[in-house]
Amino acid sequence: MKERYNPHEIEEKWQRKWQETRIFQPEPDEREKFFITIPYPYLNGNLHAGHTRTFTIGDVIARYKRMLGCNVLFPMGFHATGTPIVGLAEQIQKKDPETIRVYNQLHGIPLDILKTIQTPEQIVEYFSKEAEAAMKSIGFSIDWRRRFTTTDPHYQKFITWQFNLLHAKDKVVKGAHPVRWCPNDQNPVEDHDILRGEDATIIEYTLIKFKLNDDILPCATLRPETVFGVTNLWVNPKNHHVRIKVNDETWVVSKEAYEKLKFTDKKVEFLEDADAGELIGKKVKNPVTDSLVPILPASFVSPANGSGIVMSVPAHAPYDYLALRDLKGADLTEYGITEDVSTIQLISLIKVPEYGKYPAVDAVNELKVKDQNDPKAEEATKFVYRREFHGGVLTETTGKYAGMAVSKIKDVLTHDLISEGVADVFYEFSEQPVICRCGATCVIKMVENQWFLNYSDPAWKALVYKCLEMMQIIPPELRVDFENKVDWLKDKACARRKGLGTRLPWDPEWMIESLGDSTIYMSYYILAKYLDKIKPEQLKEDFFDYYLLGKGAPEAAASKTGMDIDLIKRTRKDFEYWYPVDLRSSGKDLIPNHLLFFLFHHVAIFPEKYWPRAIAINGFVSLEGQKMSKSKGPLLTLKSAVKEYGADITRLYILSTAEHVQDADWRKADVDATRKQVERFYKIAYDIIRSENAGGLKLIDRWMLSKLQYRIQEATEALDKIQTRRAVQNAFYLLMNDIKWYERRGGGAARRQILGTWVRLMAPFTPHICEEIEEEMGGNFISLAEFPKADPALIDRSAELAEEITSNTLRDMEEIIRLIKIKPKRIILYTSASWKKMVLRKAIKLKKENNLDMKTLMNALMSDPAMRGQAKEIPKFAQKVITDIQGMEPELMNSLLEVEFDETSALNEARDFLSQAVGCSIEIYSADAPEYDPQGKSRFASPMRPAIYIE
RNA sequence: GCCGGGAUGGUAGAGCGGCUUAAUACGCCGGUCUUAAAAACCGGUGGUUCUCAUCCAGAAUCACAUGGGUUCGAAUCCCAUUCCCGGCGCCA
Repeated sequence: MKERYNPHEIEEKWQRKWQETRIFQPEPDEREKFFITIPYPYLNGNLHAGHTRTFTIGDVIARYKRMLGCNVLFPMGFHATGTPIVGLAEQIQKKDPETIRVYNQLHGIPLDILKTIQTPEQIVEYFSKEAEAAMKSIGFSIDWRRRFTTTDPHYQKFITWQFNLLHAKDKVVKGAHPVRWCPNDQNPVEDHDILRGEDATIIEYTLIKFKLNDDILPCATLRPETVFGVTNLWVNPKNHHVRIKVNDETWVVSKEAYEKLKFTDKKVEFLEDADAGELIGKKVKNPVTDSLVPILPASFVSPANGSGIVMSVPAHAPYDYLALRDLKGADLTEYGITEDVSTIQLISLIKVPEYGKYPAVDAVNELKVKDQNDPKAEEATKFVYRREFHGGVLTETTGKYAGMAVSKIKDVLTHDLISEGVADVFYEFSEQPVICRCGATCVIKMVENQWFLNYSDPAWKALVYKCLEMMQIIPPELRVDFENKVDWLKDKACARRKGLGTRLPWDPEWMIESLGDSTIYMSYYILAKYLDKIKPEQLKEDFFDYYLLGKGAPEAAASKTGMDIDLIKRTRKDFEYWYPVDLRSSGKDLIPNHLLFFLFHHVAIFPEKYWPRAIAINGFVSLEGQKMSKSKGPLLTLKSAVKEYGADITRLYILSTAEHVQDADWRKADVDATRKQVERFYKIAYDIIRSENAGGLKLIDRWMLSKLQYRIQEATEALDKIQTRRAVQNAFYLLMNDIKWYERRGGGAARRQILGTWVRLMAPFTPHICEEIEEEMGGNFISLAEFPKADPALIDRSAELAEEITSNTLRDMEEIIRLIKIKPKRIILYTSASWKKMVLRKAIKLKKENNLDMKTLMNALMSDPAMRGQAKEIPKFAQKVITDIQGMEPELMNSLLEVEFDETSALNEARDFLSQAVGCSIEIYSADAPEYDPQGKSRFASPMRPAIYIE
């Protein structure tokens, strides 16, 4: 150990030693095992501060558990399947300037190297090496023998087995799903392909088929229940309509709707143009109620929305009511309408507490909306919609649906109407238009014959709920989140046409989507260290069935695969030892996707005893308040952070700056402060190791040891809950403050003991510097040492009280000196008279009995003959004590009550220190019998607060 | 729009019914040390009003997004509003 702290030198030294001695390469043994995994990183860039946080938290837990005596398996792999790496390769090949800039400047790749990573394979190779080096440089205790990449042939066999199994269990089914589609590029568009409308989501409308003779007039709605209240349809006479063939039916829709329908899964054929005039005035049949309603003209109907034909529910839709009102007195004879439309009777179908029978009418009146072109109509619509959705209940008008909540009806009703053949589903963007980078307007296209993981299956979900119930979710508040997300999860398309990955074994035109192939790979780590002895083609179904499920006989698997039978048996034994995953620790972005799929696949494939035990979540990392971005910057790579600060400082900072799901902000000024603190830690250790160990334990040593126990307790509790910030606060910063006081007070005898414990307490967070110090103290690998346990026997409440009174007294003396602005020659301290202590104790007792008031206290005191002597002074003091106690910590109360504590001797023990601190001599007397008290100050002394007289 | 999370001092961030005029850290101010600087160490660090000044100043009052409420008592619980952040999927 050198005098000056050189992080890089120390860190390289210990990383080398760890590697040479293979202390992080566990094998099954008799100890309790702990299997921790972190989602492997995706290899389209270098590891950044976000990874640093997630992985460091994992490493701290791995190291902590190891020090608690667990056999810890902490493996790591790399994720390469999917499209982004392929996309990146294309960009690099094209020499796209933005890509070159981002990867050169943000990811720190030298230009000459960037030129050599042109293909997806080269990219994977390069970034996996960089990532491994980065993770080693920050000191993660990973077992690198188990490393793999998801594009490895061995891994593909594993995925093949998994998907065959899911297919056999009917977990993978065929279906169709809507995607954002660019008709010009003939391709689905991803977020970064979109020029405008990036926030648009796909909304599912219900299309209700009104009948006009043989034609169908479909009306798109988000509120299919309102079909029961339709009084008419709306058509905008200005719009261009067409008559088209949709499957076997003839539809009339707006021209724009026809364009959109072409991309759905329906067969669409143009027949002829249709004039709005030929529609208006006709009567159509409501397919749900069978009533006949007229088609009327309205200007608010947009051809781009839905089908361009709108059903009118004036009782519940302000626009409809307004449009109807606007027609009052209008001459509609040109459409052949002679009746007075204002006599049309509104039909109410929802009862809602805030409104009367016709909510739309109430809302229009309330907001004083003029007509259908008034912007306030939009607002009224929102109000009605929100209130009806949340508090509305369907009335008798809706027949068998009466009594149902509006918020629950949509799915049920849509489903019923579709099965009756009177409705359909129609997808629409939430925002329009959505423009592709090529300039074309995007549409929604149904991708057909798509493979899905049918996560919506209630039976499957039930197992996941059960699994969640048995799991620990950290922090616990997120449990609800997980449950909600499981509830909302729909079927997920699990195959696609392009990208890296494994082909669907039974339909090889499709590539297995990259989130689907990352669900049970934790089990693959156990096998991964044996792969050098196995050829990919040997990894047949029989092998995986035995290895992962214990199915079949190892002999059969051996003869089928040609693998060594002992090896087969061993892999299964290893699996049985290590599985399940004890903790999966991850960033919060993976909750609604990966972590959910992780659970779904585990419950589908493994028996209950192999289901995951715990998930821990952490937040993101920003840079100086700015959100990090891999593709736009700013970006801080793990490599550059370690290069600048060293591993331990980087680790300590990222762990201590935020807790759990909170986002951490990386701020240079704060990292610099952390650096100083770590340097100080090093210096304190260096000095202590070189100092003499003086004499027996004094009061201050006992105080320090006592404090230490609290810090251990807190840090342990925090680590058990994966609260790294709290753990670091206690194990490092607060303890450092204690030690500063201890040193200032001239503590010595416990120094080595304290340091020995401190180093072990800090080892999970800053392992390198701790190894270095431990080595200097003559210890072995601290990474394998035992984590400190709080020893209740070392908790010394009288020492704590002694320090409390010492520091109180010092602070008071300094305060007075400052106030009177003289240089003191002599200070006399008077500790409290003993009767005051008795008053205080009595008061505390009463307080604990919840019985503290002036009268009770006085009665109790005056009944004691010993108190009679002070009868005059007691009431005033008792009054003060009562108020003081209100704000007293229960801990201190207990100590004052239970601990025999002599203030005079405590202050005497601290006298040299106090006298040095104020720069003059100090005398200490008890107020019971002061030898010198010229101004009678001793009567001001109260317990824990000596009186002070300064000359 | 819907769902979830949040809003605390100059900053980050604890606290989540009475210890809170608000932990801890950073920043800032003052001091010790030093030839000097840095480092280190020590101390201070919301507003207003009144009283007082060698007893640790005292008291009142307003401050934890805004406005209401519950309570003997609210940063903490409830309601409403405003603003921020994330998710709303085929993207890892």
